[in-house]
Amino acid sequence: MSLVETDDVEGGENVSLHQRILSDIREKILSGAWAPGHRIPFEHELTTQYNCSRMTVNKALSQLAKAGLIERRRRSGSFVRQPQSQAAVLELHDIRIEVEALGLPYRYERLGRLKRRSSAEDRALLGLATPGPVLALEGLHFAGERPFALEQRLINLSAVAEAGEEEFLEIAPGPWLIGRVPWSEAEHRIRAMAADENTADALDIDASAPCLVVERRTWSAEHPVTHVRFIYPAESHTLVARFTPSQG
Amino acid sequence: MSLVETDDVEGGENVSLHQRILSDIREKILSGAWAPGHRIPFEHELTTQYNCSRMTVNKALSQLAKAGLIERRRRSGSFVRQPQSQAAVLELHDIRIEVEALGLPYRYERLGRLKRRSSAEDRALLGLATPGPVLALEGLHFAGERPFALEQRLINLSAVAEAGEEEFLEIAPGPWLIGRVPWSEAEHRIRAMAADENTADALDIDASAPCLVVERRTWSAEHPVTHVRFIYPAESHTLVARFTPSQG
DNA sequence: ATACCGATTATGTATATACATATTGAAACG
DNA sequence: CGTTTCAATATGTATATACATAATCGGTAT
Repeated sequence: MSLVETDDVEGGENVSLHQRILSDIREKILSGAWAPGHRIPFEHELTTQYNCSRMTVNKALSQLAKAGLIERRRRSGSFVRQPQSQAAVLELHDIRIEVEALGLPYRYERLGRLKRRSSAEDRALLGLATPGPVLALEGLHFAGERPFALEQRLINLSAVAEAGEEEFLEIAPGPWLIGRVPWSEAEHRIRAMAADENTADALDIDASAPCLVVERRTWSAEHPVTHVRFIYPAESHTLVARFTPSQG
Repeated sequence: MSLVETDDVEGGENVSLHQRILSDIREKILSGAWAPGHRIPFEHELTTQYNCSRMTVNKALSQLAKAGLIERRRRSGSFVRQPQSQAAVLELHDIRIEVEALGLPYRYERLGRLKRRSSAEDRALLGLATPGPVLALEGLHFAGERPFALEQRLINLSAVAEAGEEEFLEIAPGPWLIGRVPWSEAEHRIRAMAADENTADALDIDASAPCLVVERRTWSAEHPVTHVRFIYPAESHTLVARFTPSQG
């Protein structure tokens, strides 16, 4: 995998059939038109739909399978996978799983919730060009009795209107969003900082203690969805990322 | 891409020809037997070598090309690429490039160099099972006059013997290694910490100021190559990683 | 020498075909 | 009624073939 990479499929005309099938299906999945679990047309159906041979369709589907977008089952067909290839990335930040892996009880608690018209700062964080409604959330993830991470989140309500109806009192917005919004791209920023007063207070650590900050922006089909900032006390947290340059 | 993933090719017997060709060639490249620039056999040669059709060979080579291990040129053949697809990952930590991107002059300065038999701690960091010679290096990366990052590195001399002859007085070991050792896997650990005395002194910051620590372990064909720890002052550095869930 | 042009060559893409393999669903059987 | 068997089905892998495309090499003409 590579951390910085551009999509090599352009929407042009002179693309190969192979590429066209690939991007068509990928678009359907990422847009949500084909939800997880949905059965993709059989190879022979796509064969007639695209008026091409089975080999061509097969190559495209095999590639999608290798990329983890779909799962192929003999005799049954091909199915859109749960967004879990993505979870492999996101599990870094599915805090419930991290906490439970430590054998500690997990709990989420909302600290604040505010629906507002996006400020200039909100738009900068989300990458929005024009003003619109956003939902600002602050919450605390607990491992047992101890605060484990502080979460500060913005949700673009123009992209995810239903989020405006949610209270997020005890369910964390992260899992809620993952279940509803298929994402196509995410950007992480990782840095260290000294805890400010608000943070130190929430996490119950000393002021100016070192913290690890992970910020993530997520897009779905070009539209900004959410910006989230996780703040971890330094002692409690190490990110681990394992890379293989290429996967056969 | 996924952050945590296992190689799906086992060394077993009942693998498809496709997989066998793939892993054969990949092994040749990663082991260094075929250096960057080396022309790999033409499709029709592999066809006779593996006694299979051109399509099968072509599929395997196309996949290697997409993975970035080789480059294919019409009429000329297929060539092992410089390890640069990997640079897309590593550029996160090619500090020279980061510094020069800021428009500042870059300089590396060695602080210490020690050849020794690996201690238990060395082996833990490198992931080595048995004792052997290692090279321990400490150095400082400068952006202009200011220290930019402190580097603490171990090199497994059993894997990279030539490194023992290098002084690394003004050239950083990172680029030196990348040019010589093709790597097959890397693991990053990222965390925040308060500067200890040695670090604060080297980086010219306050003791207990927050720092971002990036540790990387690298393997080449199952053999540990190097362990490196970069320590950045919090103000100077943010890691950015951009993910796309799958690449067509 | 230099510029142009065409033949050659290796890869790029697609087809039709064949058989293997895993899984399902239903029929046959105890 | 439960179990076994078998045929149908969708995918997995491989082949032989065909033509397209890009790059290179040589020869020819300027």
